[in-house]
Amino acid sequence: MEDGTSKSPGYCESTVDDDYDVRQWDTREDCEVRQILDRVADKWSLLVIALLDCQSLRFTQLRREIDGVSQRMLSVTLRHLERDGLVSRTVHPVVPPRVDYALTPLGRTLHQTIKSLVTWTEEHQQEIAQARAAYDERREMMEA
Amino acid sequence: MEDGTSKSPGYCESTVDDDYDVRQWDTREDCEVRQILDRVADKWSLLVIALLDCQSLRFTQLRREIDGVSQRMLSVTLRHLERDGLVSRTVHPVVPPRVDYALTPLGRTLHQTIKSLVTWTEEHQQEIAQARAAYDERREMMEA
DNA sequence: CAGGATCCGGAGAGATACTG
DNA sequence: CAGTATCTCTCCGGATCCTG
Repeated sequence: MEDGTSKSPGYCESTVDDDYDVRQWDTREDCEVRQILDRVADKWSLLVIALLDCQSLRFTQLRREIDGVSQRMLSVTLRHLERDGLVSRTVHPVVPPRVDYALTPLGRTLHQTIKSLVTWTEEHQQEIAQARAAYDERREMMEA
Repeated sequence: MEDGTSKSPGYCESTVDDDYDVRQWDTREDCEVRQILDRVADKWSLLVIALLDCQSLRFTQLRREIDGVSQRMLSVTLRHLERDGLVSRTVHPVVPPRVDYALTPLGRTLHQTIKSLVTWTEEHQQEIAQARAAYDERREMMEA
């Protein structure tokens, strides 16, 4: 792959020159990090990972818990997560069929981060709601 | 939070009953948290926030740094972030016009989390690439 | 330089029907 | 139950043109 060579630690200056390289990591569209970020930051992926804490869930359970997800999108999302090695899929050879989804060890390391994102959202939803209201009000003032 | 190793805190059972409430937070589609999560976990928002560390950047700088973003999407994304009180927009009344974007205090608290998401991605891209390769190979075996 | 307004094509998402 | 397959259609996002 590519070498993520040493990124200079002193990246933290404010309002740099136009030519200065403000990038702190590889931001190229086709780079590995961006690809993974897009997958990981996906709307449904996020919810699935957040929900599959240490519990394992069945397809229908997931579907029921994640309000608004279509069966197709859940299916697609789970396959992506499985491919990325974040979620394991266990088929029980019984009838009726039973499939359990759970986080892999790798997925569990990501879960921490995802969870803190959810936590952040919960903790700051008031502030954001206020900011939105303020913004909208300001805009309405402009109109008139 | 919880650590991945000792799994026993209250809500943490595997393969719960069908009727058991596995939700750990409000997952309704129209709830505040979901709304914010969708916004915050947005592809471009993530990159903007990650890039606007402690530095402030101009529109064109952002556009140049974030490979692949169209001017429209950057504009839309910035307006959303501004509305949510995560990014501040400073217009300098000079000619040619100059507008600086920076994280607000609120945005800076989110930046920590976003950054750890990026860091996670950087640290685990090898594993994910391997998982993908393994998955694809397995699938090819099935085909034949 | 910063970004609003418009048009438009294609991927993503929903609905439905079918299978192991 | 746990999906796949197909078809349709919406709307996201890119390209382009234009203004303050």
